[in-house]
Parts: sequence; C-alpha cells; structure tokens
Amino acid sequence: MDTTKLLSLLRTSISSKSLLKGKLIHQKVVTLGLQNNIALCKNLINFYFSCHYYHYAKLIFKTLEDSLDLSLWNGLMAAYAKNYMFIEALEVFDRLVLHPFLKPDSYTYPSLLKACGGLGRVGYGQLIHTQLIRTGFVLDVVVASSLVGMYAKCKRFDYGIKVFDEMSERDVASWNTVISCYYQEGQAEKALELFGKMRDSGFEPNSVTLTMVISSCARLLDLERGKEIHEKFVKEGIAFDSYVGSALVDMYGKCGCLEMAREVFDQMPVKNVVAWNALIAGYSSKCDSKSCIELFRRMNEEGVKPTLTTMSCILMSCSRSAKLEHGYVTVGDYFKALALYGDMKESGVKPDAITFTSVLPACSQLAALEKGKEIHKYIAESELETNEIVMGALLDMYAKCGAVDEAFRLENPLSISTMWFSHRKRLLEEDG
DNA sequence: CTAGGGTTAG
Repeated sequence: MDTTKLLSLLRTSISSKSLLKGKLIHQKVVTLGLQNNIALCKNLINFYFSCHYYHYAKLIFKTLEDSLDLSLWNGLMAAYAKNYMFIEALEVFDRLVLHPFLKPDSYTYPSLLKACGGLGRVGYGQLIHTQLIRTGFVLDVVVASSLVGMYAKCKRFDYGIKVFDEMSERDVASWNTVISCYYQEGQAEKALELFGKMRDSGFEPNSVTLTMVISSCARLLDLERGKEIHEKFVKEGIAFDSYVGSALVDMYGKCGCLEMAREVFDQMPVKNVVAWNALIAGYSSKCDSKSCIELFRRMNEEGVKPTLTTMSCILMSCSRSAKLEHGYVTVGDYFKALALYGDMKESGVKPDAITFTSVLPACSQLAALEKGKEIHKYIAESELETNEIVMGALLDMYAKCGAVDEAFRLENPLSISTMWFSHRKRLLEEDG
C-alpha cells in the first residue's frame, strides 16, 4: 500500500469520522515506517481532531516537531482554533515563537487571531496587530480580515471597522466580515448599507452575505426589503443553503408572515434545528401553540434533536396557553425536557441561565421536587443565584411543588420578595 | 484539492 492510497483512505475516514478505520490506517502507517511522512501525519492529525481524539493528534505532532515544517504547526493551530480550543492554539504559537528556526507567517496569524477573539483577549490582539503592521503581514487580505473579526469578537467594532477601512485589498469574505461587525453590534441598518456599498464596489454577494442581510431585515422587521432581496437572489440563482433558509424562515416568522415562513421551510431540502426553531418561534409569537406542538412532534419524528431554544419556545408557548388548551401538552414532553437536561450534564455542556429557566418550569409542571432541588444545587454552583429570571423560575418551581419553606429559604431575600409578589400576581391572574 | 478569514435561532 502506497502513500497516495493511504491518504485517500484517511480522507474518507475524516469525512465519515470512522475511528476504527482511521486507527487501522494509523497502524498501517507505522508498520510501513511512514510515520515521518508530513502529508500523512497532517491528515492523521485532522482525522483525530474529527473524532475528538486531541491527545493522539498532539502525539503525532510531537513526533514531527523537529521536521522544520511550518505548515504542520499552522495546521495544528488551525485545528485547535476550529475546535474552540483557543488556549491550546495560543500555546502552540508561544512555542513556535521560541523555535530557533521557524517563524510565524501569514498562515499562522489568522488562527492566532481567531483564538484571541474567542478568548476576548483584545490586549494581546492589539499587540499582534502592531506586530502585523511592522512585519507587513497586515497587507495580506486574510490576515487583515482576521483582525477585523478578532476586534468584532472582542466587541471593539470601532477598531474592526477602522482596519477594514484601511485595507488596500478586499474580497467577498472581508466585506462579509465587516457586515458581520455591524450586524453583531446591533446596527442592522448599517449592515444593509454596507451590503449596498459592497455591490457598488463590484463584489457579488454569496450565501454568507445573504444570511446576514436577511437577518438584518429580520431584526428591522423590514418585510418589504427582505422580500425584495429574497426574490432577487432567487432570480439570480444564488445557492440556497441551510443558513440562508433558516434566516429566511426567521425573517418571515418575525415579520408575522407565517405562510411565507412555512413555504421557505417546506422547500428546504435539509432542515436543520435552527430552521425548526425559527418556525416554532414564529408560531409561538402568534400564540399558535397548536402549531408549535405539532412542529415539535414532527421534529422528533424526523430525528432532529431539540435544543434549549426549542424547549424554551415550547415551554413558553405551553405555559402561555396552559389554561386554554390543557392537554396539547403531554406529560411526556416535560419528561423530554428533563431528559435533555440530563444529556447536557453528561456531555459536559455547561448549563447557563437559559437552561435553568427552561428546565425549571418542567419541574414545576411535574411537581418534580427532587429533580428541582438537584438543579438548584447546580444553579448555586454556576453562580446564577443573582440571576432574577433563574431565581424566579426556581421560586415558581418550589411554590408549585408545594415546598413553600424551600422557596423562602432562597438567598438574596430582597429580590426574592419582589419575585414572590410577581409570582403571586401571576397565580391570581391565572385563577382569573 | 493539499496551511489561514466571513453566516442562521435564543
């Protein structure tokens, strides 16, 4: 078996994430004495990353560290950055800087800047920025775009936009980065303005551009403009991926145009969870809990795993209509919410405020006091006891479970009493 | 094609 054959086998293992197959190829590489082949090792590293076997990836890198191949270092940094392992990416960079013969190049910096942005380390990012100016790497269009992205992630949109304004060369992705800057900053109108400028400068938008532009229209509740852009890109035959599809469903849903949202949704060949959530949220805003539950059921049938956003929408629409349409809601759905929380804990996902406000109402409905107490413990550990929404949900749970003593024993008595009154008010309203 | 940047819900 030769290198070319092994390489193509490895590539199929990466796309199929087949651990066993990849390990067998690794073994073959070693028995053939090819463990110093750079191309093979690069692919082995990517393979182990695709299976989340980071330790093995690192070991392979270590055996080749002295080979003076910069692309190996860049590849490892890129893999770490792509997998949100930003600290590890920075560690690789720190070691590269100390290397006696290798120097970072224009392929190194985008991953480094991505890590800085991900960690919110704007000070370090600025230091890199000055280095990039000094070395001239800032003239590279990808490096400069990465700088814009880094500043945006650190919420320093003004710096990001300044870097973009000073770029001598631009491409579609750099325009997308700056449009994203304005969008993330909450300036949807300005994002649309930049979209216009992009077209005036002769750049054709791609599906990434359209995703952000449609989302900007959604935020502005500008149905007319959203429709216009939608029709235009259908006419121009631009690829319609699941990002654009989800954004369209969201835009039509937010604008109250559920027929159009439904039409776009039905036309999506692959419906991802964001599209489902956007449509459910659309019906939820129309207080159409019947459609919400129906979609939730269909979603489960089609094997799409609900997320916390799904559960929030479903639980909210259920609780809103609990009195009017009792029973749409089966007890089983609430159990599903609890099971989902269990999955999250097991997979090591750190629950946040949204998680708890979604799960606690489920406990209240079931009067699942023990489960609720356990979750209370996690809330304390997550230092969320000052979060009013979470504490409101917790109080609600204890009250519905009949554990009034527990409800009063909660910390932060001042806000608890405030919430107690709002809770009582709600109960009174519910009773008519 | 082989090492780098940009996107959706809450």
